[in-house]
Amino acid sequence: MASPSASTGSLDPRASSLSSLLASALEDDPRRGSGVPKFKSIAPPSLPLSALPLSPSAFPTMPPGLSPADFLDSKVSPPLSLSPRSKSPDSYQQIPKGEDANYSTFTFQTNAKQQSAVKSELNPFQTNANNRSDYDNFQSQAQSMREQRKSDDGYNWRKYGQKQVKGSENPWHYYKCTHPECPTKKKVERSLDGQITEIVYKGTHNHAKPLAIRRSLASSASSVPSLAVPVYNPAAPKINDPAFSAHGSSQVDSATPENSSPSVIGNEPDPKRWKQEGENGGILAPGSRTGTSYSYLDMHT
DNA sequence: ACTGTTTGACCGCCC
DNA sequence: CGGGCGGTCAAACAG
Ligand SMILES: [Zn+2]
Repeated sequence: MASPSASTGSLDPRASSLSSLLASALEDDPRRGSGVPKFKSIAPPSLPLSALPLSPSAFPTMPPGLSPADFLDSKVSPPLSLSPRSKSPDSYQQIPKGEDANYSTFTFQTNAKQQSAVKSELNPFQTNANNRSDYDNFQSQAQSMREQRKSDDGYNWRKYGQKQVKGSENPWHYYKCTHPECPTKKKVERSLDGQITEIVYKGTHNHAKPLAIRRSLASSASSVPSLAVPVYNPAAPKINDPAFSAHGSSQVDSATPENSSPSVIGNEPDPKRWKQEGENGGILAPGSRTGTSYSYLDMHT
C-alpha cells in the first residue's frame, strides 16, 4: 500500500489517469461542477450576506446598503468578475415541487450554536524574516474556516461537492474526512436556515478524533503531535462513537436483504453503505439536539 | 504557501 | 441504446 497517489480519495481511475494524461495535452478541459441551481449573486466579493430574518438579537449594527468597511477591504473587485469558473450549468434540474413528495421538512429547532472556541493556535511558523516580492503571491487560498457552520462532530471534513438530489428541497453537501487514509464521508442536507435536517455518514474513521486544541502551553518537549492511534481492526464492524447507544438497529429499509445490489453481504463494513446518523462526537453542547433521526440507510453507488 | 470552500463538468450505474 | 440520477474530481478562488 505504498501508493502515493492512491491515498486520499484519489481512487478514481477515470480522473486519476485521465486527468494525468489529458492534463498535459488537454489542459483546457475544465470539468468540475455540481448541479447547484443556486443563484449567482454578482455582488461585491466582500459582502457579508448574513441577512437572516432570524435571531433579532446579535445584530449590533446593520447598515442598510453597505458599510464603508467594504470599500476598505475590498481588493478592487474585478471589472468583469468573469473568472474561468463562470460557465453554464450542466443541466438545470427543476425541482419537482408538489409532485408527490410531501416532505414536511419543517423541523423547527434552534440551530446548534457551537461555542467551542477552537481557534487560537500558535503556529511555530512565523520565521519570516525574508520577504519575497509582492508578486510572489500566486494563488492564496483559504476559506478561513472560522465558523463555517460545519457540524463539529470532532472530525475535520472537507467539502468536495454539493448537489441537489431529487426529492429534496435543499442541496446535499458532501464532505470527506481529511485524513491520510480515512475513507469516511459525510453527506449533509441543510435547510435554508442552515439547520441540518439530515446527515448521512459513510464509512468509519480509523483514526482517533483530533484533539480540540487545548491551551496546554506546558513546557518541555515540543513534539506534541504524538497521536496514539488506537489499533483498529479492518474487519471490525464497529461504529465509531462508543458513547452512543440507543440506536440499536432501526433499519428503515433494507430489512429483507433478498436482492439489491450484487454481492450484498448481510452485514459488513461495506465502504459503499451510507449510514444515517445524527450528531455525535461528544463535544457538542448537550441539549442542542438537532433532532436528526438515526437509522441505517442502504445506498449504493 | 496553507487549508478548505466554491462550482461546473464528467462519470458510472440504474431504469 | 439512451437519459436521468447521484456521486465525485479537480481547477480556481478566498482570507
Ligand atoms: Zn476520519
